[in-house]
Amino acid sequence: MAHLTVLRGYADRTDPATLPDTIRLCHSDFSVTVFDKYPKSIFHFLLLPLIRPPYTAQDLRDLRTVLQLPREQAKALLQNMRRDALVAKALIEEEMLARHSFKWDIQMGFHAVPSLEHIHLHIMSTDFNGGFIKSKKHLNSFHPKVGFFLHIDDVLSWFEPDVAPTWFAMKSDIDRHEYEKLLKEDMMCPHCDKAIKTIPKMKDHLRAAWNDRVKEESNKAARAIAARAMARSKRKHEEQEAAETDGDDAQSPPAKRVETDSSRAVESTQAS
DNA sequence: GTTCTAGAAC
DNA sequence: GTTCTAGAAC
Repeated sequence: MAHLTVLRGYADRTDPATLPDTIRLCHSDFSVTVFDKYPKSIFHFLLLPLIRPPYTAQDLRDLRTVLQLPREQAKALLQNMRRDALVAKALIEEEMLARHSFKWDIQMGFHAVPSLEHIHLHIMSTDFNGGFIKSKKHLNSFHPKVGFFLHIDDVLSWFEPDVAPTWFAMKSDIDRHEYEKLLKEDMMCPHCDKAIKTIPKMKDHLRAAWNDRVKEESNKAARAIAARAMARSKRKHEEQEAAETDGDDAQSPPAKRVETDSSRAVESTQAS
């Protein structure tokens, strides 16, 4: 069962900078962000708070233990995780532009019932084309609307006094069994809500949706290039006309006259 | 017959 | 978390 604590090994490094680039995306004094070993989307990372005072390894075991901490400590930890996640998100967006020339949505959140020890915030693009969705459980656990994936902003909202559910309610109440039921619900496409029965069909559907998106973005880019070229040539034409009208008032536009004359000449030659 | 899931084992 | 595989589903 040692592999279920692999994340803790990353989080208790004295210096996370020593983790190789194949494992680590980025880090701060507070956290380290690592590649998910089995990515469920094209971009999929885990942000881990480092084991540093005032937090112990046990405090950071999972979201449930974090919510048992004194309210302000728990809130600060989650806020810091969110802050560092936004840095990682910006890096991912840079990479999206470099590799695909467009950006798409990134979701950040926790599994309500995690399988690996040490609290980890998933930071993932929402294409679900990472190659490692192999079961209904996988899809439902990351689906943005099923309820098992707890978005970081929703979790932070539990700390606000007039938003339900409140932190006090949630603290005692992350009910493992209720959440696990969600993983067994019928699968729905995260993009279009279509019900899809089997994993192979879901994977085909998600792949097609991604290919459509890539095509759409490439068309959009082509249209933008064409529109810019059109605007440029229009501007050039207008500049030319302006130069012709106020530049030489004495002469008529020379180009036009020559053109007209020569075409008339051609016409007359052809006519006779 | 093949495809696919779901639960046990790791 | 994944892998493996028996037997359900098609």
